[in-house]
Amino acid sequence: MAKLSFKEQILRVREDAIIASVNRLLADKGYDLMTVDEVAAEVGIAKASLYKHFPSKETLAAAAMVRLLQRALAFVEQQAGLPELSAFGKLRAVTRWLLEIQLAGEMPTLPAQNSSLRAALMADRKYMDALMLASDHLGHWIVQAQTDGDIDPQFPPEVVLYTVFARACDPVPGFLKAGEKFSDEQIVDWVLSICMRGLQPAKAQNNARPGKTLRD
Amino acid sequence: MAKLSFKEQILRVREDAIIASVNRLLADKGYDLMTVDEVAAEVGIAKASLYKHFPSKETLAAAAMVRLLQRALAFVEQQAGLPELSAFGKLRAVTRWLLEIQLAGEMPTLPAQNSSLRAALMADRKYMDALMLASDHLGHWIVQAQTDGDIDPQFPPEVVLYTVFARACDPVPGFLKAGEKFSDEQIVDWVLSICMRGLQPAKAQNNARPGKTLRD
DNA sequence: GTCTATAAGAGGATAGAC
DNA sequence: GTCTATCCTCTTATAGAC
Repeated sequence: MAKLSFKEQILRVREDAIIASVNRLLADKGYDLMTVDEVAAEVGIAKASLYKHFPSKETLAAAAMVRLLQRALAFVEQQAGLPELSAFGKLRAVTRWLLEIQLAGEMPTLPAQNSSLRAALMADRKYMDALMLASDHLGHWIVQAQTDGDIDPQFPPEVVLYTVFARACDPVPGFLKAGEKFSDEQIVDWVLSICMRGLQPAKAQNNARPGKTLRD
Repeated sequence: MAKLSFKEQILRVREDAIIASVNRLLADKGYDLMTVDEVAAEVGIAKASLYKHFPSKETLAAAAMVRLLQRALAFVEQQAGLPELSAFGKLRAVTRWLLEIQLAGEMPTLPAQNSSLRAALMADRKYMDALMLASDHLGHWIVQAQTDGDIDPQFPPEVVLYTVFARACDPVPGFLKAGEKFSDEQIVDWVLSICMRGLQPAKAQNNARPGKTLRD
């Protein structure tokens, strides 16, 4: 029994290494340009061995997405445990997290069109569960922020949610980083500022809510 | 002479048809998933014939991008001829145009990572010329809008320019359209509103320009 | 310039020995 | 589970007849 558990540990470590490589390559080149040969080479094992762990390129990508979503969910739930932070502040923190992950080159990106891949993801329990949980949190914060007067109530929560999610694949940070004129922190601040400001009510941006002061 | 010109016309019409198909397919599936076979099939000619017109898949994509950029430049220059419209209004019009083109499925998209493809584009005079001209116009409007108090001067013009450009590949409109809950006009209005509002100064959003008082 | 047919090669996936 | 060697499909690109 101990031997089995040990083997399982080794297996787990190796698969973590694989997923990390896939994550990096997905962030770097995207799904279509990432080849299984590259993954195998980077991990340092033969391609056939790789296929013993993950039966297809799609499951490989799905595993990376699951890992990302679980990281995201962990962050979201951490924010949920901060009662002194406003709903808007939590949304801002999550948006910032997405931008930081992306700018750090850790954001795996999948083609929006590949429906076969999307089907594989939708069939993955762990992926969908994490996605649902995270979306639920964000959805509640959005509604709360709207009643707080921090987000314009004219926008359907769906629109706000997608706007936040879209920061994960916003090309602006990458362009600015490629220009080598600004620091990563500066870039994140600007893009985050533009994004959040766009969601706020038009006429009464900095009005304090009854009790809470000094946000932003 | 007349015969040659006639032949040239036919050639031109055929190549326009090819580029239109490429444009549609690029908008639909993206560069990597678009195959030359598909293009040939959609145009209704053999693949070998296609290669007589365009020597590679890359030049095919480049031609579609040139066409798009020239359409964009035409729109930009049309806006430039409207003296009664503010610089901010022109930027808004261009941003709206990008969103409409994208939502209409006419926005060809290239992978941001494929450097070989990017090199081919950078080597194309017509592409670069149109890009430069359009960027110049937008750049001037951005600076003007900042002195007008319509765009927050804390943002470098570069940041504003990329934020506008990025609407061309914003995934939010597509997500909302897929939900089938909102009209295209409604979607464009929301996304445009969020984008432009994000660029405006934080504290004095709806102040008319001529005499700006209102807090700061 | 258009076609049919095919080369050339990349890349996902597998066979079978160890 | 790991390896080497291979299969097979898809895709870009070209040859050569008309």
